[in-house]
Amino acid sequence: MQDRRQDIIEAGLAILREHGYIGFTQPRVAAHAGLRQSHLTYYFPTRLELLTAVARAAIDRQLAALDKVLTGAAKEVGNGMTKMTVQHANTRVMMALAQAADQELSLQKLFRELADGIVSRLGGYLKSLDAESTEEHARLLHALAVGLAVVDLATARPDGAKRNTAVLETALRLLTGLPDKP
Amino acid sequence: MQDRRQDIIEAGLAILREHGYIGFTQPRVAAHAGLRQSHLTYYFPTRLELLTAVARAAIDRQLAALDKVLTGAAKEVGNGMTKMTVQHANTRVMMALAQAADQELSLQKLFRELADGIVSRLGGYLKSLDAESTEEHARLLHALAVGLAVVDLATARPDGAKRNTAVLETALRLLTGLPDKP
DNA sequence: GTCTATAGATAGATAGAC
DNA sequence: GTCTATCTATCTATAGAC
Repeated sequence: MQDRRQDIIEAGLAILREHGYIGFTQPRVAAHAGLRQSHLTYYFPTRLELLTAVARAAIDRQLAALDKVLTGAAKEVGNGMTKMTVQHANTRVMMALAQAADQELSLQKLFRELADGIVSRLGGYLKSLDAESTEEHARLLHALAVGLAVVDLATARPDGAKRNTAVLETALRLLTGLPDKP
Repeated sequence: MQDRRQDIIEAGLAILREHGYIGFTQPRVAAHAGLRQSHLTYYFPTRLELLTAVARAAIDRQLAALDKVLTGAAKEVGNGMTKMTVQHANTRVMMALAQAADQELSLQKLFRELADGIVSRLGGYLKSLDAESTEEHARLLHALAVGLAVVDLATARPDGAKRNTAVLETALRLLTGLPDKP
């Protein structure tokens, strides 16, 4: 059984990844899912309902991706975080959620879930490295990753990954009390 | 003499501040400037030309605002930076620039100017506090401020300013080698 | 229940009036 | 040079066909 609703949500995610929030239109999503816009509205009567469903899927995946990075080899965590900050497709989706949250109260609630989930996970990670870890440290790391991602998206520098790695390593060193340094 | 071009740019900034990038349409900007869309296109034939002019103005003002914050009383710098991260109108403009840069190469170039200008200023500020200050430190502070602003916009927490202040103070303490702490 | 034709609103750009 | 009527494309939503 082909779940059309799921297909549409996948299509919505694909559009956000490629074109960002401004490209998120019903005709485009419908075309990507292989149906007409007037058919899409049968499954999602309004644009907001579609956007909400897509946002929920995006949040689930973002948290799952972060879990995967943080449970990997300790040495690879910084590397994994860098990768998340330079995947422009992912950044486009996250920026779309942020903008949508700025406009729609219902999506703002979803975005808070996302932010809280990320901070909670980062806090747990920091605690596993360093006993003295406050919530400010986790929020710092979260905001830093967000900022790095946004700036990298907008500047698109060829050495973006290298730059972000350098900053993230500096931050992790400062946050954990200056451990490993070549 | 009323400079219509300047009026239009001001209107464009106002629209970005209130509605963000998605609200940036020629009819809306024209209405805000008190003229018709078809008249606006006389001064700015295409949407991109209008957006470019508005972006340049936004960048100039952002850098000027940062200069004002960084040249103020040393004790007030953290406070001033917090304010910049919780002014949603300002964040909407910056996010609009980031998205536009992601789509248009010409705007990407402008965004790099902005980012470089900010990092340069923050580097100078850090150097005035702490001799040992690398470019990574300045980029860290920049990305952190960007991330804090985006997250605050999307979550709109009542205690957003307090939260951002706590994180920024933590970061400044770590970056400058743990000085003033109550 | 599934799907489509169509309406109504708004976007961006151009030819041309004054 | 300044300004506007108008065209075309695209968006969201609804009524209704199968």
